[in-house]
Amino acid sequence: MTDRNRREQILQAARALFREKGYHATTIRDIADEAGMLSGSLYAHIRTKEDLLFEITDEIADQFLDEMKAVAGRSLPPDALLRQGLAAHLRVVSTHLDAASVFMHEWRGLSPDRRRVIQEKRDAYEQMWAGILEAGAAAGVFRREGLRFARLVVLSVANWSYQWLHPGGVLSAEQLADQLAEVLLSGLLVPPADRADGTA
Amino acid sequence: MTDRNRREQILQAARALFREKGYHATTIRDIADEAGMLSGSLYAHIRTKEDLLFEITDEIADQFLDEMKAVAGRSLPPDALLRQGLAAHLRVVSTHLDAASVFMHEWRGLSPDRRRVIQEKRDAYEQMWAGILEAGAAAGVFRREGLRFARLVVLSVANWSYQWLHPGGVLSAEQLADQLAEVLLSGLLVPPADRADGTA
DNA sequence: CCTACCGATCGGTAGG
DNA sequence: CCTACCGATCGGTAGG
Repeated sequence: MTDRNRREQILQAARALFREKGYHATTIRDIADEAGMLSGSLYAHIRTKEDLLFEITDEIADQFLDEMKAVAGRSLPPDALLRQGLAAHLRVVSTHLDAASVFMHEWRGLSPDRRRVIQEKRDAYEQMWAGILEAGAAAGVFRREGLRFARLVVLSVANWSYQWLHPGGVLSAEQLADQLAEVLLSGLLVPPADRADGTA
Repeated sequence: MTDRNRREQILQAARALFREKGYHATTIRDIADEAGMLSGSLYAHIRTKEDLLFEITDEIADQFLDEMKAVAGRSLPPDALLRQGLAAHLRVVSTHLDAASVFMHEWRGLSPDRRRVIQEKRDAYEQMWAGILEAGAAAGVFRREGLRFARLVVLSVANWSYQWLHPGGVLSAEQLADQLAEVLLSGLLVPPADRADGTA
């Protein structure tokens, strides 16, 4: 097995363990065990435990950014961008559930410097969402009032998804995104004109 | 100072530290420091570190449940229940931000038995939300299709709020709830009939 | 990648 | 609530 493969194996073990037990509750011996070696041997492949955490979070942050950049670059109506942005997010989460959970949960374990790197990528990601919503409002498709709160709602749905998403589910990320986008776009209320009792 | 007060002081230190650094990264010495004593002395007041975590999470779980029970007991239109449920949730989070963050983040540190206790309360809480949405659909006020996803969206907004809510903010929990409920109820889209360009 | 180990720190206790 | 401490375990290293 190549060094690169071995390292990826270690990373994979760390992702699963950091997600399951948390970064601080996971020991270097847990990771070595899972990778089939002794704890001392791990240091032929890594420098520190924190390096593993950084590599995991930085890599998935880039994936979120790359996917969202691809979506934002399409010239599509705002509601289609919302659907596709949500689908992209859910796709990344469901195909990298361990890493996504670690990204959302364990960044506090990073040193201040590295935490800042991750925070900047997170900010950039949120700004791309803000851009999609702003463009929708500019086009007259999304409501202007409450746009700030709309952003909060969309980001909540995206950021919370790692908590309930199961990669083995019946619905695909795209199908889930469509359903969630429908709720976000149209709201919970039955339009007054359609109500059975005729109230408006 | 009474024993009860001293204990509450210790709990308060633990809440803040568990939120800031996480349960496993917080040492018994950190907590003792913050409470103004030595680590050994802490054990005159507590049995184990995990007891602190359980007490913190169990107490805030009860607060969420109590507040939501009070809301669900009111006979009000479904949309008003949604607003008030959201307001109740945000009020608990903003007045107990440390505990709410620990509740959302640190339950993995609990033993299986105690984790189950917390999980059950969390399930009960989610069921109360499901009840509010179901009643709204039964009354013909909320859309039937996608109700499952509407629940997911509402819970995402509620459960993610500890990440952005600042107790010192300009808007009250009630004002924030009103704005968020507006987005949830009416959606992001400008109604077709109202569009500037007349498209529908 | 293993053997053998290190200093530091952990949660917790005994005796006062 | 302090002094003084315990065994266990932590992340990491030296030498092969």
